[in-house]
Amino acid sequence: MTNEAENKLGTLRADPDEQMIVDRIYSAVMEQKLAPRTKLSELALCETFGVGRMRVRRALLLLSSQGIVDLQSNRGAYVACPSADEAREVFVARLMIETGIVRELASSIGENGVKSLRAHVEKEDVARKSDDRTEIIRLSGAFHVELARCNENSVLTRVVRELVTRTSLIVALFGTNQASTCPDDEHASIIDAIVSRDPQSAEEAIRHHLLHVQNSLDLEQTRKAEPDLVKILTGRM
Amino acid sequence: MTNEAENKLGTLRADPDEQMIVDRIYSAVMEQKLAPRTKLSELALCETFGVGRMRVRRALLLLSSQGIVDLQSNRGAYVACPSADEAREVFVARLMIETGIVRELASSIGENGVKSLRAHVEKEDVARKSDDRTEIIRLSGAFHVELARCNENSVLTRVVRELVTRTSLIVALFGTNQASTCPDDEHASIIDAIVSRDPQSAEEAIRHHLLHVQNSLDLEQTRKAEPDLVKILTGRM
DNA sequence: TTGACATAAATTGTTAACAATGCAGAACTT
DNA sequence: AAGTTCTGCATTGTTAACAATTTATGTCAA
Repeated sequence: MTNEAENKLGTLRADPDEQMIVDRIYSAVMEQKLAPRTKLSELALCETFGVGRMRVRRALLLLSSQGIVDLQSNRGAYVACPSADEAREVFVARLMIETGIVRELASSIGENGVKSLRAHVEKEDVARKSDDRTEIIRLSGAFHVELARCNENSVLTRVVRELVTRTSLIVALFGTNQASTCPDDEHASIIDAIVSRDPQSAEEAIRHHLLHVQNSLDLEQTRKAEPDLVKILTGRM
Repeated sequence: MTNEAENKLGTLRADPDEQMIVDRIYSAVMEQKLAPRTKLSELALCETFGVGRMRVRRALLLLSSQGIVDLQSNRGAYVACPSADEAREVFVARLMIETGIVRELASSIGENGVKSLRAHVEKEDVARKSDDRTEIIRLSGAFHVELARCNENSVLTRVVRELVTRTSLIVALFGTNQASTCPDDEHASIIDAIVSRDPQSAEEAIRHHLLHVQNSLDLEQTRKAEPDLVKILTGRM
């Protein structure tokens, strides 16, 4: 029901195969199963998904247009590797857009919206108790997409989904050992602020949350990378 | 300088041909030279741009992923035709994002930013005096992209560009005879509010402006369309 | 061993032919 | 004349072969 309009631009036009490839790669990035710089060779993807090369190339083009994949001419497709500057841009954009979203929700969210958000946090709790790391990561990001979805605005939802996915890449690259996932209670706090119809505190809650995530990163230093690794290895020999 | 980072995701990966096709169609839509529902046949595009079918199809796929083009299976590509609901979504998103942008600009815009915005409005004046309708339309939309660009955030700029372009389609579909272009002085007012470092009034200025544009539309009634025309014609015979 | 160079393999980019689908017009029926 | 079916044409979708580029391998000289 809710995602009916949302899918209009996202899925209606594309063959199931193609959308499936895009979604799978999207999900894998969100769950941090696909690390930045991972090579996505056409042949491998063809075999994995059992489709022709054309479909794979179309999917990769779509992913590249969203900044998830980096298409290098004659060299192939790689999972994108955002720079520190790009990372900052993504966070600025998320702050701006998501504060707007929760402010709006504080005055307009309905029964169903609250219910789905609560259910989502519940799922996060379950995953956390089961120590299902992959699921925790996935749900942490998905929560923000869910917030956008509650606004019933497919445009905003799509933008947020893209930004959240890119954030996964950013966390994978710049995340420090600790705190790579959202602290649980913060999501609940955001919902509480929304249901109490207080735009100001809802905005504060998500701002605090996003800054918290950003501060758990190390955007100043060099990012986790193989280039350095290569240098280290060659330096050793 | 400013658009160096901006182009990273936009152009770096693509061949000049491909980007050229996308840009040209993008511009044509922005200038309202390409009406919604216009068929974009592959052959015609191949001949127009002097490229192979592959490039054309890739360009169309990219355009469709941005909601500018509607790809219909086995039927071809058409300039998108947003529904009234989509139109409302676009305006909600623009209100949210652009108010955030000008608020930010009110506290952070630099010399160069102000200069480029003033220059832009100047260009609008020139075009208006020359009665260059196409240029007026183009610059009216481009102003909002320029605002985003002043934030030096390629992510936001890209989102705004997409939304502005879709707005062109919306205006073409739902615009009433009068006032299809932004009133000149409103752009200047926005700049004034920004340079006076007043986030609140800057936000008010752009909100007023966007609502003004939206109110000049007729989102309730049926949109301008050919389906009706077809019925009329068949009814006559 | 290291480096440069040449060759071979693998991967990506492009093209062109073919298949499938949709569309328009003609012929036919009522 | 209106509606229907059928046929041919035009357009899009797909596949496979080919071309171009990069990457890996191996050889040789220093």
